[in-house]
Formats: sequence, C-alpha cells, structure tokens
Amino acid sequence: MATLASNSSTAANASSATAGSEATASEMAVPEVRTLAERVFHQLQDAIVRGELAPGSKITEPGLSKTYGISRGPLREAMRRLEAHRLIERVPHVGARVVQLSMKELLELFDLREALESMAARLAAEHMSPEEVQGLRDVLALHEGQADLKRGEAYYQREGDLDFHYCIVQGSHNKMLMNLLCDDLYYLVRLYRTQFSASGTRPQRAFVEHHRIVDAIEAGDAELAELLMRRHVSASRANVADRYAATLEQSASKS
Amino acid sequence: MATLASNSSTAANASSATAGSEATASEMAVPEVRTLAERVFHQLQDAIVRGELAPGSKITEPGLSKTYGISRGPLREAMRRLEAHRLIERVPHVGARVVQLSMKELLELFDLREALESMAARLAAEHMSPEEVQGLRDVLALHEGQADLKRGEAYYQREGDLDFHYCIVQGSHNKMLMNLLCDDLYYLVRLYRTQFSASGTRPQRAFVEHHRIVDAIEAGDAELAELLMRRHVSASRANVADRYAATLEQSASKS
DNA sequence: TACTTTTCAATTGTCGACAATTAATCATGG
DNA sequence: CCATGATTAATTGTCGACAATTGAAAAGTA
Repeated sequence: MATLASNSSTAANASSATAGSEATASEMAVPEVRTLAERVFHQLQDAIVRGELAPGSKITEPGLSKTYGISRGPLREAMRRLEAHRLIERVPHVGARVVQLSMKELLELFDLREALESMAARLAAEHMSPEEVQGLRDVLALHEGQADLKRGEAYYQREGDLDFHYCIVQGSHNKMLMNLLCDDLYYLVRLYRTQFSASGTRPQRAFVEHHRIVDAIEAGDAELAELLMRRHVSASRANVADRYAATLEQSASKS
Repeated sequence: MATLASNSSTAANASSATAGSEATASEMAVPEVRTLAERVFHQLQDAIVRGELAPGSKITEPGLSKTYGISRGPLREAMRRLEAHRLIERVPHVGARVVQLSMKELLELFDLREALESMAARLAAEHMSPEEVQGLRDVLALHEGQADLKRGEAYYQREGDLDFHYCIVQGSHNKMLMNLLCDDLYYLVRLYRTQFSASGTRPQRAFVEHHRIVDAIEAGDAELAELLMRRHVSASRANVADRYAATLEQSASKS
C-alpha cells in the first residue's frame, strides 16, 4: 500500500508532508488534469506501463477514441506526447504500436541510467539537505520492513527500489535531470519490468548498496556517491544480462 | 559552407557517402516530411534555434496558423512535439512561449552533457570502427583548416564543435543516447549559443582536447576517453560560468 | 497453382466551426 | 486617484466531417 505504481514519488513527498493528509495518498500531486488530452495521456501512460496495453500491440485512433470517450483531436495530442516519451512508436499514415523493448535497447537504457544516476548521486551528495537525507533513510527503513514481511516476494521491493532512486534524483536539485529520469526513463524501466515480468532479484545485496550510497551522500562525498551509484546500476545491468543469457541457453537446450 | 546549421550531422555522414551526391547536401536525410505537422515542426524548431522566434516571446496558434498556412490541428501537434523537446513551454488555457534559458538551467544542461557525453565517449572507444575513427579525424582536420582561415571568428568553429560531438555520439552505437543528445540536448545547446550570442572562446585549447579524445578512442581506451570527455565538457561549463560571473561583475560596477 | 493487378475498406491526416476559459478593458464606487 | 468588479474580445480546447494514403482482400492471367 505504501508504494503505489502510478505516481510513485511517494516517499519523496512523504518526508516534507508530515501531517494532515487531505488526499487519500492514492491520487496526489497530478499537476495536469486541466484538459482532456492531459488526462488521457496519463491514463494511456499507466495502461502501457502496467501492461494493460500489450507491448507491440497496434493501437488505433478510432479504437482509443471510443474507449476513452473523447474525440480524436485531444487523443492525437496525447499520442504525440506518448511518442515523445518513447512509450509508443508511430509511422506516418500507418499507425502506432506500443513499444516492445528488445534486450539490446534495455541494455542501452541501463547505460543511460548509469551515466545519469551516477551524476545524480554526485549532485545529491553536494546539494542534499540533512532533512532530505533523513527522508532517504526513512524510505530505506520502510522498504526493509516490507521486505522482511514478504521475503522472496520481491515485486514490492522493486517498486521500492525505484522510490529510492526517485529520492536521489530529487536530491540532485537538477530539474532537467529530474525530468529526464522521472518523467521518461523510469517509466521505461517500469515498462520493462512488466514486459519481462522481471521478478526482482538480488534484493539483499541491493539493500546494502543503497545504504552505502546514502552514507556517501550524507558524508558529502560526491565522488564516492557517484562511484557507488555507478556500480549499483552497472551490477543491476549485469544481472539482467546474465539472466537473459541464461534464458537463451535454456531455450536453446530445450529445442 | 561546410557546417550547416539545420541538419548538422554533416561530417558524420560525409565519411560514408563518398561519391555521387544526388542531393545538394543542403537538404539531406530529413526522414520525416511526409506530413504537415512534421514539416512545420522542423521549421519551428529551426526558427527557434536560430533565434528568429525570440526567447520568451509568446507564440499564438492563430498567428502561426496564418504564418505557415496550415490549420491549427497539425500545428498543435507540432507544438506538442516542440514542448516535448523543451523548446517551448505551454500553460493550459493560457498559451505557449519560446523557452528562455536561465544561467541556472544552462549549467544544469552542462551537467547532463557531462554525464551523457562522457558515457558516449566510453562507448565510442569500445565500439567505434577504424573507418569511423578516420571520419572523426577528417572532421577535426576540416575544422582546423577553417579555424586557420578565419582566426578569431570562432562562430563556425563552434558549430564544428557540435559536429565533433555528434560524431562521438554516433560512434557510441547507442540509439537511445543518440536520440537524447542529438534530438534534444544539442538543439538546446544551439539555442543557448544564439540566445547568449556566445562567441565561442578557448578554441585552440578545445582543439587539442578533441585530439586527445580521438587518440583515446582510437586506442580503445574507454576509461581515458570517458575521463577526457568529461573534463572537456566540464571545462566548457566552467568557462561559461566564469564569463557569466564576469558579466555580472561588469554590470554591477557600471550601476 | 502461383503471381500480378485491381479494388476497396479502414485508418490516418487535415480542416473549419463551436464551446470553454482566460486576460485585458472599461466602468463604477470608495 | 486607486481599487474592485463586470464585460468583452481573443485565444485555447474540443468536436465532427472530409480528403488522402495504406494494406489487404479479391479478381484475373500465365
């Protein structure tokens, strides 16, 4: 219940908003529902990331228009935004399909994360306030408690992992970096996790890595924070690659 | 003439296309002119980057609709794409304005470049073919010849600088990285250069740094290439920051 | 049977008009 | 004279309809 899939900047805000939750925390801080195009954009974004719209499936404008009960005008603008966020792929005069991440593209995505998140960790070590660091520790403690409850069920831990990375990026105080990672790349990461039904692995190791990163940030050691985050993402990437290689090997021996 | 502002991936393609130029090389490889929305998107993109649409100026849909002779439908989709590329900023029910980069945002942009381009250099050192490295050397020689001709006139050198960085990113063979840098960030860089009328400085130093980077890439030394590119971008960032500080100081003493 | 050509249904691209919201203008009162 | 509120013009958001392009099914021929 603590980690929610849609807005997912939960723990980041939880530190500042101490009391008086007037919203039920299940729908908060959606800054743009002023227009139909915005609303259907977010709906489609969630539907894609949660796998309700299958990767690779063709989506047609009249179909969505009837499904969401809106005209094709706003719908096309929403689709243009989805295209910009790389959640759908369009071909002029042909149509649009939900993206289907290949392993090659997934590894490319990890290279991007390694570059950007290590930079984020460095900036976080330089700019994060003590209160923000405390919030970061709270996030870690929260997710560790969860992981104690359901050992093995690593799905929630996975969403918690993203919450942790969200906080780091927020701590960088670099708006461009925040937009890039939180608005674009993290949605792709979540899409990958549903697409490959990636049951999170190596949870306890990730936990200690998270703690080491926070330690470095708290100490203001920018270089160390950067290095540790870089290793953290790189190890995650290697883990994905290994599991994929194992899958290939398995399917090869079967046939 | 060699460096053109619009498509700007000139020298990158020049290496592969050796003979038989059927296009006049002034308009090549524009992969999407199939639809009105695409065309006006590129036109607006160029107009903004070249400063024809002043930063901060409000752009209105009926105005652009009449200017470009198209309906508001495709125009709105083009504007949505411009918004996604961070070249305009929209407020629902209010309107859109051309972005105006503050110095804070410019420095944020440099942090992004440092993270991404150092990663690009590392990947380029790992994946670039000898032919691609040779093309890179050609680009360097070309721009050095230009700089010899018009010493002090560093504007063209600046565009050449971007050409160089284009080639590196291409050499990374990472499509996501290429899209991010070439389709998004480099347009912002060019916008900044026109906005701040940034007459390029420290040209000769940049030249030797470029050569060192290519040396490292050719040697396959990924770590060194990464480090050098990182320093290169960081030095450029520091240079911008210093010049800005000097400007502030000057305006303070005047008043 | 296999291959080419033609037809056609469906989808996308484009347009003009209407409704909703905003910001500026103008009037009114203190 | 300034502040406050109503009015209005302009811009944005939304919709339905028409034109253009595509991919596939159907027909025809070797």
